[in-house]
Amino acid sequence: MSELTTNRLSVYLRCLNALEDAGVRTISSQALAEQFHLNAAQIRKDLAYFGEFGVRGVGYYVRDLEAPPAADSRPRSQAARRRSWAPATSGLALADYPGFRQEGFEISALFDNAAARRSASSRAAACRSTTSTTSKKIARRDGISIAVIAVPAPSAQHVVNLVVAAGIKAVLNFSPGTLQVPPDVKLKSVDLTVSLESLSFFLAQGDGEDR
Amino acid sequence: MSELTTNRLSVYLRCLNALEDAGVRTISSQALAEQFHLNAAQIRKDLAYFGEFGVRGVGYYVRDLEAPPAADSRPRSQAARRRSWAPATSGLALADYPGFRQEGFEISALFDNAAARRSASSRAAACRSTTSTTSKKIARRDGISIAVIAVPAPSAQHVVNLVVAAGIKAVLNFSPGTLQVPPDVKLKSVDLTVSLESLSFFLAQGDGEDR
DNA sequence: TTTTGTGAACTAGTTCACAGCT
DNA sequence: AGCTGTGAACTAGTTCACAAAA
Repeated sequence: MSELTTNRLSVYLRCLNALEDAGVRTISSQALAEQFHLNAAQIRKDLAYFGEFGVRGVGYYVRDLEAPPAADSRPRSQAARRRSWAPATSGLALADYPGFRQEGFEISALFDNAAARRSASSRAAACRSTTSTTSKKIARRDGISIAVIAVPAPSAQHVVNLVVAAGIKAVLNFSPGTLQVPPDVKLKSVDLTVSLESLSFFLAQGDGEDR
Repeated sequence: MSELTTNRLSVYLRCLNALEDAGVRTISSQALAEQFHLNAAQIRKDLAYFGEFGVRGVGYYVRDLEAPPAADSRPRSQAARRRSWAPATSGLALADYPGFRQEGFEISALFDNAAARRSASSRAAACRSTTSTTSKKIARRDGISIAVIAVPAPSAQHVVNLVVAAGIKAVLNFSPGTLQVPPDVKLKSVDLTVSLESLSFFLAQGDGEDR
């Protein structure tokens, strides 16, 4: 199952949860496709990874997501498991992003080497300095399994080395530039600058076109 | 030229700028490929969009990026143009992300409806309340062309409508959920929750595997 | 009849492999 | 020799189109 597929599934599942809260009982692949500007066949193929849990002529029963028939990879058990992984973040800016907690991720530790930023308050967690001994201890104690890196580029590699040494196997990185990790560690980088540049590029093309 | 390609180019160009500052004169596609864990042919194909500015037997002259031979789409002119688009952001958390300013993007206006957050300080800009009249005026005056949305999901669509009404044609969205924009507006969404879930998913698979 | 599930067709993206410069 | 630029081969991802189920 490709990463593109799992990303889309995350989006569908969140939407389906919202629909259930709104009292909607069934939804068709066509309706979902319009919502997400995707092809209906794409949605059906994606959802089919969970087994055949659509109903022909009707659509998908929204509540099947909560107690689905299939075995191991069913969405709810995924969601339940996910809740048990608390991420740790370095860098203050992202700690209070409301989406994390809403979706069941809780920031359970926070590290930053700049004392000035450390003293600034965060609703999520107290902020500690990054030293290998303390971070390792905290990662163990709190069952942290994902690290979120949000420090300036020059110190990012150092911080990654630290969390890897603490036994973390998954890293979400917001700092620009390349990071090296061992092959058993999953690194996912989100480069905000690249996102902005991609929009700039779109604007540049649009301005240049004759219409 | 696909968006995947432009995104990779952003990354290469930043790296090449860093290399120039470090005094490196030439670099081969092979060396870049190792840096970014990509295929060398991929890098060559990507850079070839700027015309043939590699040198066979040598590699790429790093400074050719600063004053390249080709016409309109040369990297530097792109970069120069990009600097003239100041983004506006809504939601405090991201305004002080250091990467934006470093790469020539300057947050020039900041809106948030929660008075509590508005009174909290930001290095980037004073924070104003979101009302259609003020935002339109400010967007015009400061030549803002990109909006960054970082407000909770329920108010996101409202804020997008506002910036679209103010004439913004490119939106970078960090709020979860779907947003509707008119076809002439480019919307790019970065869903941090999906990124985290994708890592969770990786961990779930890794734990389940027998080795 | 409506809508799923899915093989087949198609499209986009990547890698190979080698001719052609320097 | 070394390394780019690129057509050809390959791989991944998407959409079509239709049989089968409710």
